[in-house]
This record gives sequence, structure tokens and C-alpha cells, in this order.
Amino acid sequence: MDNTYEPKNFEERIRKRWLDNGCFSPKPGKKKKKFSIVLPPPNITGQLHLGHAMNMTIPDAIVRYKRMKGYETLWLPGYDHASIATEVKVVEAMKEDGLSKADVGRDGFLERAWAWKRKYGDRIVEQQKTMGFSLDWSRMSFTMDEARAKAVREVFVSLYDEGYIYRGDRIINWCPGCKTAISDVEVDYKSEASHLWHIKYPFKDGNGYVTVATTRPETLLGDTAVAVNPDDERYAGMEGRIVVLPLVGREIPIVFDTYVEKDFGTGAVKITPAHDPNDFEVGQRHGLDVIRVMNDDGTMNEHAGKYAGLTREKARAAVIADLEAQGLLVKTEDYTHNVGHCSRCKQTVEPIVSKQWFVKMKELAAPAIEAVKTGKIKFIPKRFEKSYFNWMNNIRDWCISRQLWWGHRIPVFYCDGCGEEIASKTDIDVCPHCGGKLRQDEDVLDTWFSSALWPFSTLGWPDKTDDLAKYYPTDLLVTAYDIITFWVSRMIFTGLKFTGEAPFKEVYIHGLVRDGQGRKMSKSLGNGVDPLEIVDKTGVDALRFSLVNGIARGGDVCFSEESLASYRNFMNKLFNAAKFVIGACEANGYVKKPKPATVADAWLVNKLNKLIGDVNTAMNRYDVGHAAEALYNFIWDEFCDWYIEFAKVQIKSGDAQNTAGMLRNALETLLKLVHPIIPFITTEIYDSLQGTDGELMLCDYPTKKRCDFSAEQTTVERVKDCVRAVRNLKHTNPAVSKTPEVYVSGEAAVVDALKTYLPKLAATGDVKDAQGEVENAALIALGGVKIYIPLADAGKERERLEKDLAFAESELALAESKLANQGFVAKAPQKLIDAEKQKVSRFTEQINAIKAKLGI
RNA sequence: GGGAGCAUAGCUCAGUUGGGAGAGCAUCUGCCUUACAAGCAGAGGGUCACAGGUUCGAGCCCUGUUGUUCCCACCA
Repeated sequence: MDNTYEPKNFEERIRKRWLDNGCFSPKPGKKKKKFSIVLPPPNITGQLHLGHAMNMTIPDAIVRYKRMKGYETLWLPGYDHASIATEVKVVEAMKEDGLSKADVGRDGFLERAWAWKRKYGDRIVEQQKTMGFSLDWSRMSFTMDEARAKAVREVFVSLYDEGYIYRGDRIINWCPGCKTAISDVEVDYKSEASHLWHIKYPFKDGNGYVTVATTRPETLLGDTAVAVNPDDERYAGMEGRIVVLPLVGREIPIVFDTYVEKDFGTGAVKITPAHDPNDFEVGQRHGLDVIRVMNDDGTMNEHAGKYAGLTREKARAAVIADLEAQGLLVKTEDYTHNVGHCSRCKQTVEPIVSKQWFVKMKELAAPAIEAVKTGKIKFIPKRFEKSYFNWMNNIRDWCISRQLWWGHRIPVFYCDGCGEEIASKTDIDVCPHCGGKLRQDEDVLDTWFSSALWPFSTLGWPDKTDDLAKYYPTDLLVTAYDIITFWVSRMIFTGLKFTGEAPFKEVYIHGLVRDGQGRKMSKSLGNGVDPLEIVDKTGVDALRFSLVNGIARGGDVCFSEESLASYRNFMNKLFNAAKFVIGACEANGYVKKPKPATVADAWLVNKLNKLIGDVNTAMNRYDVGHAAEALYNFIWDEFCDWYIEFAKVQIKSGDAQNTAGMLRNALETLLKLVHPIIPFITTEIYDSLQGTDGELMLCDYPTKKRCDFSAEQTTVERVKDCVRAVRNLKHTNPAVSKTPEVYVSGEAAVVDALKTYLPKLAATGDVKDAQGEVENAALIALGGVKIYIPLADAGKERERLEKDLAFAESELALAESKLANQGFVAKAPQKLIDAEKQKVSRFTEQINAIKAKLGI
């Protein structure tokens, strides 16, 4: 072993060994239960950041735990083609070469996109392998590979044939930059300072006008009505009256609709069904024309008359100027409102009516809601079920078509000859109806259409594969809370619809990784940290530990270099403890099955056994954070700071071989316990320890045994208190010599242990029995034990004793007042009452000892 | 506008069914004690946001207030 913890010296070697030996593939066994998880497929838009690293470290710890617990464990990897996100990246890359999509054509573009996928896919796999994630690489999937394409087509065609998929004109979010429909979640709203323009719409009969208020005057060109609230007295009786649309001259009616709020603006709303979702609905209710005045690139089209060809910004300015010139602009009010921007290209999103494909959601959502309601699927933590229900209960039809090239092309074929429209699982080019030539829909599917099928498409569905039979439904899904709605909910409804079963039993929701300033780490913010950068500095294990420690309750994790350093230090601590244990075994030899021969040994066995129980409990609840914390504290505080120090004494002047065996066994157990979280360092140390069970990651996980050394545990805890008190006295009182002799009396077990361990642990001289009061000595009175330490100068000692006395007296008073409380004695559990009684006797004893010493 | 979370030491956060507040980092003091100075030992530091309530007992349960974050909706 190296002298200090140098992860670079072994991580690579261990990683290779695991991969070469196929350690990550499920090992079938007759009586084994299975445990399966699919990895949320990362996007191939770039490399992974720490958010991904956390999202994968948590399931890796769980999977490694289950594997050691004897489950036939499958963790299935893959990545997502991320339709629009990738397409934007590829377009940007092409732009640098001076090329556009039109220049290279559909096939040329797809070629470039696939090259992109290979490049970043490989990079992602490299990152995952480096982090030690025990993914079964033999089952690697991609949302756009052949098997997944088959699943997509199967689902699309089934839904189409059953009437769940329809094509229709609807208002969608249109991005003039990406020139595609985008989903609601791809729109970011930002508050922007703008204006509310008040515009006169004159009545046709020349008798006055109504004034409407708008934030988008350029859409006036597409107006087909003015709407007012039926209860608004200002407009009473005006239903059906005709106004003349300014600048255009179109005659449009006034309609009554409760959608209009009386109190906002002028109480009259211009209705542009082609360019506003609410207006579209108003238009449907009143049978209004839908006049689209804008092109896909955001310029005005031929319906905009003289404004045709202008950009929307220029058209707005021109419309305002013309209205003003005609005296129709009543006023311009400052107004701040939310404006939608494309999350990919940042351009202002335009609500536009467009022919798109939709999935009818209401009926499909019902069983998905039921599955969570009845507990077939459980969210951890449970509160996230609320956001799920909220989304599912208010579900709207899902717009699944995108005007992009990178993605699953919609498997619908049109015959221009006879007008036939066919959804087909395979590519077809001849119309079965008239024999004419078929043409496939140009659009692709929303990226989430394929990821919605992930838990079963990756296992081979729709084929009846062995994997599907064995590993579906999966046991667990681990994901961040920002993705519950559009991914988790869609997997649930497709899973139920197409396999008849919920795709997973539990959904573990974790938080996000934030940077030092508390900002969410994300690709779009550009503050993502490459895990490999960190690994280069501190090794994989320190990073993994920092990502899972303290992730309780779905909370976020603030990642900082400082906290990372503390975990790196922990690795060093563990490494050195192992070095000590190995050294002790080599120097003295060791007993293979050591007996707990001392109070310290028994204390260790007892504490370790409790730790085993706690860690198992935490891991069974997928609470990796608390398991990590418990292990950190035990290894550092109990094992290193206390037991190893006890052991040093035992090796020097006791049964060295038995003690070495104790150390070895305890270390082996600890390595197994903590392995799922920090797999590399534990494996390296297990190898160095020459563990007999072969590959650590395939060892059995420790389970709690029946044993009870609680008396010994109590004794040792008392000894620890005494050690601390002596150290404290030495540190604070200069009148104590460097290695003072110590005199003790009282409780036999504690006194015996102090004689053995105190000199080494508190750097004292010999510990001897005290014969009555010891003169010119400091007194430490702890419960039933008295410790005297000779002083060169007793001056300060009186002060300290008085302080101790005051403390003991206040504690005593507190305990007594509790016992005097009728309500407490009547209702508190007996255990607590006993504890208070014990306090009374302990502090009384202590007070008497101090008083005797003080002579009062 | 609707919903949810959070508010505990200077900082980042734990605190499992209510039974006298903890960790890491930072700070101060003393140590190169033969596994570890990436270390050891000791110490200081909190009216658990505020106000009520339930209880023998509240960081924890209930009500309200304030601050803050996130999700959903996106009113011309």
C-alpha cells in the first residue's frame, strides 16, 4: 500500500478488473430475487455534470447494496437523443462551418447528428465508467436505436388506431428561431417592461367606437372579433354590433364571452384566434375565422397586407405609428408582463395556430393517477405525489409533433392521390388503397415520446423477451424533482397502457446539485462542473461521498470545494486506518476468529453490530445519505479515534494476536458496509487486507447478529468521559505535570479500564488506586468514579471545582424538579423517570465528592 | 393567481413516531503521540424566523405572521 491515499494509483486498475470480469452483469441464481433499475437516460447534448453524477451515485450505491444482499441485480444504462436540444447544438456547430440545415438537407443533417451522438455518447460512457457506476454495459440502450424505434412505432400506431392520437389545428408555442413547435416546459417566462396600447375600433355605423387594450398590436391584423363580458354594463346590448378593424378595414363583430374580465384594461378584448390560446378558444365558441398573419420565421405574411414581410418587431412599430397617425391610438400605458422565451434559443415564443399531432390524455391519465393513489407506485418522499396529482389532474392533450429532423419521424403516411392516411409500424411507400405513392409525415415526435417507454423498451418490448419477463416491472426509479411531471408521469401511463403494469414500484426523488452560490447546476446556465475535473483532484470516492452525504428529504445539495476536501480527508483517514490494521496483523500475526477479550473489544463488537443494523435499515429505505453519515461517524470517531487507540494498548501489553484479529474483522466489516458508497478505496483496501471472499463488490453484505455487550459498552462510555476530563484538565491547568501520576477510586470496571488505557489515551503516568482523599491534587468526579491528579499549585483548582459544583447542583435541581412534577411522574414513560432518578443519585454523589474536596 | 418546500452555530446542513439541540467546514488554544499534519487533543459559539395554541414536556404537532426558494398557470 502507498503511504498516503493516492486514488490515481488504483482506481483505473480496479475499474478495469470489474469490467473485464463482468461484475456489473446480473448473476442469475435459483433462489435469488431480482432487483432492477433503469437509468434515466442522460441527454447526448454534451457531457455530464455533477447533477448527473448525483443522480447516478445514489442508484449505484443502492444497486451495489442490493447486489451484495444477494439480489440478481440489473442496472440498465442508456442515453436520450434529446431531439430539440441536440438539434439546436448540431445547428450551432454547423453554423460555425457556414452551413445551414437547408444546405445539407435532411439526410446530411442526420448524418451530422449521429456523429454528434457518437462523440458525446462515448464521452458520457467514459464519465460513467470512471465514476464506477455498476451499469450493465451489455444492455446499453439509446432512445433512437432500432429496438427503441420499434417500441415507439408500436405505441404510436396502437394509440393512433385506438383513436388516442389525432391531428388538429391548435395554438401551440412556436419558436421562430428553432422553427418548430415547442412544449410548454420548453418555454421560459421572463418579466419584461412593455406597454399596453389602447386602440379605438370604430363602429361600422359611424357611431362611436370601442377601445381595446393590447400588448401585441401587430396581431391586430389577424383580429376577427372584439369580446366583452356579458355582465359589463358599459357594453350592454352591443352583442353582434359590427366594428371596423383599423388599418385592415375588416368588419368584425362584438361577441360576449365570460373569459373577458371587466376590471382589466378597457373591458374589451381584441380577439385573434390564430395567435393567442385564449382567443382561439373564444373563436371556437363563437365560430370566428382564424386568420394567421405571421410566417414560421416570425415575419408577417400575406394576410398582414402592407405589413407583409416585416419582422414582428418592425410590424409592431409600423402598426403603432399608423394607428397614431390615424388618431386611433388612445394612449400608451407602461406595462410589465411575462413574455415567453424559447428555452433553447432564447427568442420570444409566438403562440401560433398550427396543425399538430396530439395525444388525448384524459382517459390515459386516469389509471396512472389511480396507480399512485392506491400505492401501487410510491413516491419517496411522499410529498412529491402532490405535484404528480396536480399535473395529472389538470392534464391537457399532449402535442407530440415537432418540426425537427432529429428524432423519431412520425410513422404516418399520406397518399396525395386518394387522400388516404395510414399509421404504419413499418415504412411503406405504396398506397394500399389506390396504389399511389405515399409520403411520410415530415415531422418528428417529441423527445419524451420515446423516453416515456424507457422502462420497458429497454428490456425489449414489444418483443416478449427474457429480460422483459424477468426484470419488468422495475423496482425503483431514481430521478430529480424537476422531472416528475413530464417524464415520470408519462412512463407511468404508457407502462400501464402497454404492459398492464406500473413500470416501477417506487420513485425516489432527490434534489438538485447547486453551485457555491446556490444556483442550480445545469447545462443551460453553463455552471455545470465536469465530474472528471473533481475526480482528477480528489478521486472518485470523495466525490461520490460528497454527493450522497446529506441528501435527506429530497433536498438540494450545495456543492463546494471545501466540503469536498473534508470527504477527501475521510478517504485518507480510512486508508491510514487500514494501513495500521494491516501493519498490526503483519507485525503480530492475528487470530482468525478473535473473541472479544476486553471491555474495549466487547464495546466495539456491540457498537459495530448496532451500526450494521442502522446501515441496513437506512439502505433498505434507499436512504443513502444517512447510511453514509452513520458510516462516516463510526469509522472516524469510534473506530479510529477510540478503538484503534485502545488496540494499541492491547497490542503492546495484552493479547496482540487477538487484538489484531479484532481490528481486522472490524475493518473488513466496515469496508463491506461502506463499499456501495465508496467502491474504489474499499476494494483497494480489501485487496490489501487479503480478504478471503474474493471480489469485495460481490461479497455478502454484513447483517446484524445477536449479541449483547451493553454492560461493557456502558463501562467504556464512562471510560471515554474520564479520558476526556483528564485531557481537558491537562490542557487547561498548567499546574499539572506533563505525564502526571493518577489516582483513581470507585466503580471497579471503570477503574480497571482506566488503569489499562488512561496512560496511553490521556498521556499520563501510572494509574494507581487512591487511598482516601489525595492531597494537593485536582479531583475529577464523574458519577461513581473519582480521579485525582497531583498539582504543583492548587490555586486554580478551587475555582474549577466550584464551577463543577455549580454545574452539578443545577443539574441536580433540574432532575429533582422534574421528579417533583406530578404530571411528569404520572404520564412520562418509566424509562425517562428512571433516567431522572439516576441523574439525582449520580449528581448527588458527585456533589458530595466535590464538597468533601473543598472542605464544605 | 394556485400549490409545495424551507427558515436550527459565522457558513453548508442533520435532527427518524414530541422526552433537556448535533456534524462538517470556519474560529481560538496546545501538540511532528511510531496509521494519518489530508492528522491528534481541547475550547468557544444557537431566546431552533416571529406570535399564539395543544401538552407534564414542543426544533418536532396545530393556527396565524414575516422572509425565502421552487413548481404550475400566464389575464388582453
